[in-house]
Amino acid sequence: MPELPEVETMVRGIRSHAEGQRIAAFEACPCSCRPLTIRPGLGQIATLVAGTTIVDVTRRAKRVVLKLSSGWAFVIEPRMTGLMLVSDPPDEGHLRVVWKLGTGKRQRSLWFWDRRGLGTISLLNPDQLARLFSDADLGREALEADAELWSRICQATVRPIKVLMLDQSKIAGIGNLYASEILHQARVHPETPAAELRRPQIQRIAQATLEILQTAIRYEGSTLSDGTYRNALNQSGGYQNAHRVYDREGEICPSCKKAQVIRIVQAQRSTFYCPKCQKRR
DNA sequence: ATTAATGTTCAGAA
DNA sequence: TTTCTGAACATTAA
Repeated sequence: MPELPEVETMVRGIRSHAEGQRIAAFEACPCSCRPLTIRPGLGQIATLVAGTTIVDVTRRAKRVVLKLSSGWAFVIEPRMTGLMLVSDPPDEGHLRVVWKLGTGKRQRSLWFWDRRGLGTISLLNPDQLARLFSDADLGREALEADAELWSRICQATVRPIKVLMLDQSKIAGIGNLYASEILHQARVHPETPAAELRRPQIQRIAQATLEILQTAIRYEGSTLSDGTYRNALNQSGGYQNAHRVYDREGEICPSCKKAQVIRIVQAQRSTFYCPKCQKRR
């Protein structure tokens, strides 16, 4: 689940807890899970970061970034089920790694918990870190994309707009859930070839992206029915109650109050939309 | 009891 | 070059 709003919520939830803290240790948790992808190896990272300080907690797309006093940085990708926690986890069995922070009497910990274990943790050198924040691999942050940029990107491809929105190299931060919600608010059919979109539709997509993501951040993200996503204090998000189409197949569209929400599959992912509010063209 | 589905990313193939 | 497919893993629902 963690898309931009959920990762932003993680960052805000751990910031005051981690910023300015010295890293006393970086260790694997004693869980029986298969090992997580950690680059370079966990032991090597532990040596490299011991004694450095976390100077900045920030976000790039769907990744959490812990900048260190050495100029290096941890980059945490929660992927499907990863969480950054500052207190009790949903369960002990899926705790993966711990940062032991502080000195002397003032000790505290920061954890990465991941049920499915698809998440990754990397330690980047300053060059790699600069690349992460450039446009080399990831596109512009979704919250900084204006209609001009959307227009340029849409013109360049015949892929359906919903599929394009998930391409992190074009616009970064939108995931499967928010793509459906954004297109519903923008009244754009998810299967419309991107290059066929006209100016008013593109402007509505740009505007809806900002509104939906900002509102979702205010609600601290979406906790779906499986309950996996939690904030840094292991509390549920609140935006799931505001979803208008996502995971609401068969329900009456809350906008037109007439048509039923439809589920289709695009690029092997579920898309939800209202056939009355979101016409092709 | 199998099969499908679930958010994300990436390698490799078309 | 761009676009598509399947795999990584754990868990739940049908």
